[in-house]
Amino acid sequence: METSEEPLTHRQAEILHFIQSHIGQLGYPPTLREIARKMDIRGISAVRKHLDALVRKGRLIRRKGARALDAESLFPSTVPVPVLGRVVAGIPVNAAENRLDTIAIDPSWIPSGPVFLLRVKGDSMKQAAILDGDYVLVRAKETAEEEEIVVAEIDGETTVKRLRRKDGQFILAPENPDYGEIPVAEGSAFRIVGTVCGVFRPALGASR
Amino acid sequence: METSEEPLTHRQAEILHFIQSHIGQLGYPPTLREIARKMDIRGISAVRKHLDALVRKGRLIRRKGARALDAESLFPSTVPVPVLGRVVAGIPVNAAENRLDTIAIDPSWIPSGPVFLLRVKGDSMKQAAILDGDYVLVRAKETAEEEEIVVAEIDGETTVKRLRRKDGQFILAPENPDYGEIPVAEGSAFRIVGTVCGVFRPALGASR
DNA sequence: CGATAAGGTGATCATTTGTTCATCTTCGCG
DNA sequence: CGCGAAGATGAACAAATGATCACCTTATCG
Repeated sequence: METSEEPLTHRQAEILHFIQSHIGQLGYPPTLREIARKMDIRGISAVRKHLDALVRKGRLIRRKGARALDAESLFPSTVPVPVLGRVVAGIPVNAAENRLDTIAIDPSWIPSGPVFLLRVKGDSMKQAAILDGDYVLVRAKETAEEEEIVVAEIDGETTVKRLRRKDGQFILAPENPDYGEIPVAEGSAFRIVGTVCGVFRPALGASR
Repeated sequence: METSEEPLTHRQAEILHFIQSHIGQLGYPPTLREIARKMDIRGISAVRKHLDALVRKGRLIRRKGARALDAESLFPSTVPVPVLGRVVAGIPVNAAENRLDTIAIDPSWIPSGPVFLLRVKGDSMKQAAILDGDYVLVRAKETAEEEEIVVAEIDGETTVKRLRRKDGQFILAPENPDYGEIPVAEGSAFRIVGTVCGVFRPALGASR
């Protein structure tokens, strides 16, 4: 599902790089004349043609107005992921008002599709190397495979557990002998919120 | 060492927020008139005063030219952290050439001082919830306290272990009964590279 | 009461900025 | 050879943009 990467000429790559580095250093894109200056181009229309080519090749977005160049949003250097709440307490995942915070995460660490972060409370998943206070990266979806670690809502409570089948019915299994399995009874209000696809523990040790 | 946070008025905060969100959505800052439109201000000079106030309070950088606003570089939304190598193999930490990759990490997840990421090989720290393939966030420093999880170099090998004192000498203790302690002998080449202050496991489960 | 700061209106003006058009060179390709 | 693409030059021009000035309102503070 990748965008076809049309190859850039050497000059186009140079100009795109200058635009990106200008944004990175100053916080806003350069004007056509600023590009011309740095590229040792006397005329401004040559720059325009290069920008047109970059737009045509999908590497740049141009809008009306001065400095209206966008080279970042095509290939975001970071993805803002919402922190939706703490597990255990019931979380209305779709309610944007419940958003506690937003954390920037590198795109290479994020799977495709809608994701969010949850703060884990308790150590029921200790054996799976998920500790109290960890952030879990959750891919939001309504289904899951057996043996996957899921975020599920059961009887108004939301927990992180491993989804398992036992004696013909689903159970939510902790990864800690001190905790008991949670059977998914027939009549119970049960819903899979998503699958855990990442674990982040940013504050190991004491001092910050 | 924090910059003194001069408080913003409600209106100034609104305008700063609009500028930031404009940059986030379109990739470049708005013009004075675009700000005026969104804020329901008829004149442009009122906007200018607000920008002057934001600059004075250190929340914005302005330069000459259209859209020359920089609201990002004051408070970076992301910190590039180098991935320096895999543990176990000897890692010349100071050699920038050894940089495998760079990952963007949210500043709220990063302690002060120089940090880098290492990819963990093996499961000798399993009980400490650090698994094979995890990235550990390491604060580079030459000293550590007892009971801290450290990255240390001993006899040319680099490992992640818990620093402990036993029988009057330091040992590098694994968190897995299948592995043995590593005594730090008197004559051995031993060096603390840093302390582990974060664990990241981005690829839990199968599909990416 | 007067001073001051925050917020706003309205208009003028020089500059900057992007657009457009004509013309040129070089290079590879059929 | 002719053709087109990439790259560049130069100039004219309309629109957009920020700077600046004068003046207004509403609070707050001493």
